[in-house]
Amino acid sequence: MPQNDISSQMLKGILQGCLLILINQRPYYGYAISQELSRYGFADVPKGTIYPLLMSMEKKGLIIGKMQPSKDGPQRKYYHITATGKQARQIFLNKWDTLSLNVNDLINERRNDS
Amino acid sequence: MPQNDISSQMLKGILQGCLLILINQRPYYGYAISQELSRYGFADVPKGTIYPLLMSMEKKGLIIGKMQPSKDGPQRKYYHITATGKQARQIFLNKWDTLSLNVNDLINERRNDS
DNA sequence: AATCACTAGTTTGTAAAGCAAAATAGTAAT
DNA sequence: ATTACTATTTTGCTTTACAAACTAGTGATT
Repeated sequence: MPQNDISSQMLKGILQGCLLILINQRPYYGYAISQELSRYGFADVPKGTIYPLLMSMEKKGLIIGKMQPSKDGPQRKYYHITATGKQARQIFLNKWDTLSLNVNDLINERRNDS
Repeated sequence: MPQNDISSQMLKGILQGCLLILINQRPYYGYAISQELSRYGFADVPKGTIYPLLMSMEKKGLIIGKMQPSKDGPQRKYYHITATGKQARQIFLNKWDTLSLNVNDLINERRNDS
């Protein structure tokens, strides 16, 4: 399967892709991610979604979490990106380009249908 | 919840949105949809995904299927869009605009992170 | 000291979705 | 007859979404 096919995994993977973009920039912990995401229109991604997703990403070896104490509250689990995670991030970027181009094509070729 | 928030429903709903775009143009049957989608990079969306999705869209009242005989093989179930479906299509178009803008922002503001 | 508000993460349980695969069925060519 | 292509439905397994409950730390208010 070519890297740039749009699979349903892709459709589901946009959130994971966005997390990889964020964590690639610098280590993030879950709570901060949900705040950062809301700045990009992902309003209130539930923690019941984001924490299990981070755990599954760690299980896949894309990120690694490290507990660190905080003076402002309980410990924070900072996630760092791995080499595998960097690869996955690049694949996501390519797939996102393809997806958005193709969806826009599909839409634009039917612009005048009401 | 504001219409233009990106929800996880949105992430899952891209395929449904694309089906609404197609069926809004003219009636389609499942098999033809999967062929049309492959022209837009949605390579081989499995029939185990597409047929149940069409059925759930009919259940939601977005489309209506009508069986019609074919000279080239078994009957085809042509799906027609409903008024509710047209509304859902418009909502999808708005949400897609928001999603792609926000994801592109998130990516572009971190362009230089390797 | 007790409560509240905010931060922070894990776990649990249910519902829904994704999808491979099998079952059914029609046409047409070999 | 068999194969090949078209076409839809159904079954069963796995994964995902996520609300809700639970644990736990800090700091301010009562």
